[in-house]
Amino acid sequence: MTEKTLPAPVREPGDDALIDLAELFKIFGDSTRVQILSLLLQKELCVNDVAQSLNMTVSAISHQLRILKAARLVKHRRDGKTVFYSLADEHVGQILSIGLEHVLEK
Amino acid sequence: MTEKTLPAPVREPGDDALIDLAELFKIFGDSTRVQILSLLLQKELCVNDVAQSLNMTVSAISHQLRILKAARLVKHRRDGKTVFYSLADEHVGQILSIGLEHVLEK
DNA sequence: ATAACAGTTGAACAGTTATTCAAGTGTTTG
DNA sequence: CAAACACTTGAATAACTGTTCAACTGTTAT
Repeated sequence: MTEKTLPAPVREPGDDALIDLAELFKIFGDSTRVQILSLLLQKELCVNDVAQSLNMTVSAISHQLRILKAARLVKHRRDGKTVFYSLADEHVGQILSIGLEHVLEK
Repeated sequence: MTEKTLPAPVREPGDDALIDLAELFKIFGDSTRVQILSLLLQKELCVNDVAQSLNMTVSAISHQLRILKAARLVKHRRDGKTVFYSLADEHVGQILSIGLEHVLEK
């Protein structure tokens, strides 16, 4: 009896999924955004805190947070005048650490 | 003797590591390159095969393969006239699949 | 109401980047 | 050696992107 093996054992992602994937990585492909995500990995922060931590203008950070928000990587909540941002997804940390593993190896 | 405990329980990546990390993700942040890597995930391929699979010119693919090679994500071997490319690292597949997990969810 | 604070937004600029095109290298075949 | 094949490379162009600056929205305090 010929044991029929799986025709496609590795699931091939469709073209559209790969394009979405590239869009996702594009978000991570900027040092400002990666630094922001790395900060938010520790705790939620307001825009001003992030800006000071990275020595950048509030405006620049706000622009980047908008991109991260649109990509559903961060969420925000308002408390009075200040807006706090935090990671939207536990995948963010996973993606960062698997990437770091590659960067730091050898 | 005062046993010095770790000052930061969560290992914070240095700024330089985060910049390298962003550089890595920048490589993945292009649909052509992601598609190439996804193809090479199945088996090694020559430049012409990749170009035909993606309906792109050999030159365009060669340019991208050079970038992937510089990032140590692919390696190449020559057999006669043809050059075969394959993934350089098992991390590549891990990065792609953890990203896909996020893209395909919900 | 007015001022002050915390962020957001849009336009503009500089810098980066992916593809194309043309010319080049290296290898094999006649 | 010449031609053909497989690919690489450099320059050029078009499109995209991150930061800045100025103006704006929203919230709180006086």
